[in-house]
Amino acid sequence: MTVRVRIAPSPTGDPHVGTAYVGLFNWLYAKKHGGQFLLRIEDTDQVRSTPESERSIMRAMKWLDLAYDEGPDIGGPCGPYRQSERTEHYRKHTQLLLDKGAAYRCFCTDERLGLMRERQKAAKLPPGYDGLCRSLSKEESDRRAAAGEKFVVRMKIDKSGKTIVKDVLRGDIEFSHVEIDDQVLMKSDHFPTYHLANVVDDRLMGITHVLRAEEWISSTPKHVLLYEAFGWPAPVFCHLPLLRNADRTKISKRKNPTSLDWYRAQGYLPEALINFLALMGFAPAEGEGSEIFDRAQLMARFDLDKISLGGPVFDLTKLEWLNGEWIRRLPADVLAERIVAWIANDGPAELRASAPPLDFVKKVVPLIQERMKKLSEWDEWTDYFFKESVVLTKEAFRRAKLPPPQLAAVVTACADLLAPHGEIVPTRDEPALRELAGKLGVKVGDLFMALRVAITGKSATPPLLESMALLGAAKSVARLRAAAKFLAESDPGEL
RNA sequence: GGCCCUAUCGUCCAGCCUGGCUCAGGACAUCGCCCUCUCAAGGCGGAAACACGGGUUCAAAUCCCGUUAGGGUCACCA
Repeated sequence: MTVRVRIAPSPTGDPHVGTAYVGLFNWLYAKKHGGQFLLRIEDTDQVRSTPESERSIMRAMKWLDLAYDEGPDIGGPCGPYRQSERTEHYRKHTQLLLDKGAAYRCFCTDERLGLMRERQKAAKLPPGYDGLCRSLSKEESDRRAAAGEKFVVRMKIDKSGKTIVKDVLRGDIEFSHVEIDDQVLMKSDHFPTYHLANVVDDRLMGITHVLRAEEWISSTPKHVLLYEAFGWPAPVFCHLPLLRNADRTKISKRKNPTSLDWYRAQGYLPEALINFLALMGFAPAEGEGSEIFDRAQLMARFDLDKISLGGPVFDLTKLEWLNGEWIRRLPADVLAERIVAWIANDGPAELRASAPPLDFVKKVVPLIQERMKKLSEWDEWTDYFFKESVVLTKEAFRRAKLPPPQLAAVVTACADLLAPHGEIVPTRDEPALRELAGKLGVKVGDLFMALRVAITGKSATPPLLESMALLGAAKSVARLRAAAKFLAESDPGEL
């Protein structure tokens, strides 16, 4: 039997990091076993589903390279892959359940249901449908439906039994039927609920393994009962732990960035996000060595029983580190291309408007590659290359630890030394500047700090001489002169 | 609250199934040192955990029970 798994997001907002997490494990499992990975859009909530959300989900899956074998945009043998286009299947299967007596129409109004819940709450009874419409005769049910009365279809649960859910990671989980509500299967708009659509589609699409989030565990007995009612074998269930906020609640928008679009806009590499998500679930390394893994390595090491069950706290700090690792591992030219593409597609508007040319980015990349943790840091590391002049502050010069008049003299001396050259040559000019520091009686570090601030406006930058070389001798010298002027006009007592 | 799931350093993960080799290993973060024109990167080192209580056993992080804690779920949302 070939493995068929799926990811079934509902298109009701930004593409969620949890979708990527569950998607990754499904993808790994499918590919490891030579099976298929499908994307099914669960848009049965007519109020909240949007086409934009669906598009952004598919775009995010492509960004992460979690390629699906079948899906709404590429089709496949079990289509359509959008539940809103499969209503005939659900209608037919609901009728089947009705005919078998495994489900019944419920004509209760929202008002009555609301009242019922209030009373249950007041009486401290477990909430759930009270079963009023269970006893309706077939004749009455048919008559009222035919008369156009609004109804939903509910699952008829035999309250005396119990159902065992077999979970790959947790073993048998037992649920007594008294805890299982007569779940709505078909809403009054004749769209199915998740429970029905999910079971029918998984069956019709030949899904063999359901790897989904842990939050589904408590509704799984309903699904198992549905498979039984239809007379179908149930797929293998495997519930994945939920990603958590720092306070250990289920990961949420308010407490964590959850949108995959945000990660892309921040300049995280898809390779790094995937690597990170994998690390949240299992340990590919068996304890030793590197934690950097590409797709092929993950696939080779992945297995369902290696998934750890504790809900992992989503730790952005570690993701940043991993992203830096991946950035450093990229060939310099590739990084340059990624940066240019990121600016063009995801960069802030101002940056897009004055996007640097690829060949210049390629020259800058060697200076920043090991410093950069995210592509979005491009601008803060390199802005001084693109400005006509740099903003100088006394605050920035303070790290050179010399009074302004002396600083001015040092900067001027450096400018004089470099001015005759048409270009800056680090191997020649750096030793010359060191020697100059000795002659002037200042520390080498202080001299370079003074230059650094004069050239870039800040005290933490990529390598100085290389930066000046790229900037060009003329601009460099001009900035030194400007700095000397600024310093000469500063309060002489200022440290 | 009922039901269900989970429980090793601040965080992620290993060890647990097949008890002893573990006064528990790796990674991120953190602290210190080295390297160094800054910032990084890199190297070296430090601090840091088996939730608690009972069993079982010659021996338990590892097996069993309970407690506690955290989480999920109880919709005509998925």
